Amino acid sequence: MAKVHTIWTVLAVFDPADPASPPDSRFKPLSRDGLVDRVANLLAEAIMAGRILPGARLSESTIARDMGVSRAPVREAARLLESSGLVEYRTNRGFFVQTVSSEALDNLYEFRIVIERAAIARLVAQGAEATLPLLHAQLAELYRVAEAGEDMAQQVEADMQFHRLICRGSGNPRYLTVFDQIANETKLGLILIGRMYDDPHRMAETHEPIIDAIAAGDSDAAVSAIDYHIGTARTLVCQQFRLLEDKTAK
Amino acid sequence: MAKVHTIWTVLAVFDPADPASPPDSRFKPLSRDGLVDRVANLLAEAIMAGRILPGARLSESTIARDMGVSRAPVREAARLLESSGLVEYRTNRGFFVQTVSSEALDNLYEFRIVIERAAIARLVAQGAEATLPLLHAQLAELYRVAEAGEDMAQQVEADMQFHRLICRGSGNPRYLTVFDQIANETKLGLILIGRMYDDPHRMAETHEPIIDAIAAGDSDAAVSAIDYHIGTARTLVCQQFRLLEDKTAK
DNA sequence: CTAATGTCGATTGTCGACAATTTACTTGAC
DNA sequence: GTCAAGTAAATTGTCGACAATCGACATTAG
Repeated sequence: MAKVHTIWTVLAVFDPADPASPPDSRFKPLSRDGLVDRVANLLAEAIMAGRILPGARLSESTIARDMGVSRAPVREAARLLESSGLVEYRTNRGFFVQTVSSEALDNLYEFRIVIERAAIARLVAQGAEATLPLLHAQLAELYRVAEAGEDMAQQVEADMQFHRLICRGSGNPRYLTVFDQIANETKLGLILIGRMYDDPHRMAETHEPIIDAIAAGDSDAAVSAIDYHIGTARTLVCQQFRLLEDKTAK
Repeated sequence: MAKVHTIWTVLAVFDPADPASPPDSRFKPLSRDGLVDRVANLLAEAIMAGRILPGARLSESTIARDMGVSRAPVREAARLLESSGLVEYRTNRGFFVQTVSSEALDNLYEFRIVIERAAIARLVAQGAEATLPLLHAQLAELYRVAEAGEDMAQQVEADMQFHRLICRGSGNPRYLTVFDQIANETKLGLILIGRMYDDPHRMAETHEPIIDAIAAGDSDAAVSAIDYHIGTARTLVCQQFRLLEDKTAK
């Protein structure tokens, strides 16, 4: 898989295994992304950081003026974000930040369970030697973020990266592309809640059984572990979100 | 789920359950789609019909001239198609029809098994009363297409519609959106092969066990049936495609 | 007072033109 | 003849302008 020009690739952190970047190059491969990608990046960042709230209209002219570009790249960037689930487009009405509901979140988590179960089973089946070190590193990052008391967005990002690695290591790139799509929508919901777990350290710990099962090469245990992990998150997140909905309703 | 402005919705046949169309209106709700949607539709049709082959470059200016529009809507339409997997975009180089390989097809089918297994289980679990008649109607359509000796594209379309109904009836809209994405890419491969089964009638028959299991409310049997059905198609299609690859290689 | 209808401001939809980049070709040296 | 560099043609990237459309408010009939 060469370079894929979709927004979730843009959003993803630097991927060291990307064959497009020569490992021994002494120069940073200065961004060859066009304006569209940069605009999309900026927009996505603003949305995920919660600076633009779900349901809000994205005025093309305003954004174009603020960023100092014309409307054409803004429109294309918005279309890009649409396919990543961050933005919704209504004909003759413009782009809107995707709204989230507890029901949509629940559906999202249900679907994540389905694909991550399959991904982790495949990962174990074909050997996880290459992926395991990455998972351990990401687990360390989860702890670091927890201890350092980083903000919500960073915690969510670290967690998502962990699950992303599993999909990436599955060997079937389809798991990764689909995961990246729905991950963005999940993030949107989590940002809105404002917190994921009361105890970030505890949150990091819940990833341990998953790694253990993968390391042991126990496919069934791995599936159970990820099932439990995401299932727990699902319950918690949807519960929190329903609370939020009730509060804003009254 | 109201109206979704993504290409696979545009491509899908008229959806009688769409709440946006008042049933008692005496007027056909003349298409409110913008130029972009129509261009995307035309492009997708040309690609799926095999008039533009995988790997081919989509010249913006040529398309714009042929369709009698400017390049802006063409670009946006292409971006739309990109998210549906039909087209690939390369910076400063333009849009290309997505190439398919036997490996990619195999990954696609593997993924389809994963999500359709989950979708059909959910469908049975929550009651398939509403979906069953639709499935039966679609099965009839499969037979009709087979007997009438319709062309390849129509056979593929009829088959895909059947599976689409299962995802649609699952109750979790996510199954449908993801299915629609990957369905387009699958079609691309099937068109290239030029035939799906030697015996279209036999192909229609293989859907019977799936319906039977759903009608019986037997979740496990339904999962097994869909598993076997797609698994068989996977083997056949990938085998055919590998043959095709070998032929073009030498 | 209610509910249609008309009007206006703002925003999106589309376009043609120009700038930047890539690709194909030509030229030349070895 | 092969490879390299340089140049030209074609194509994409971006822009600003104008047309089409929408939503909100004012208006008017009942």
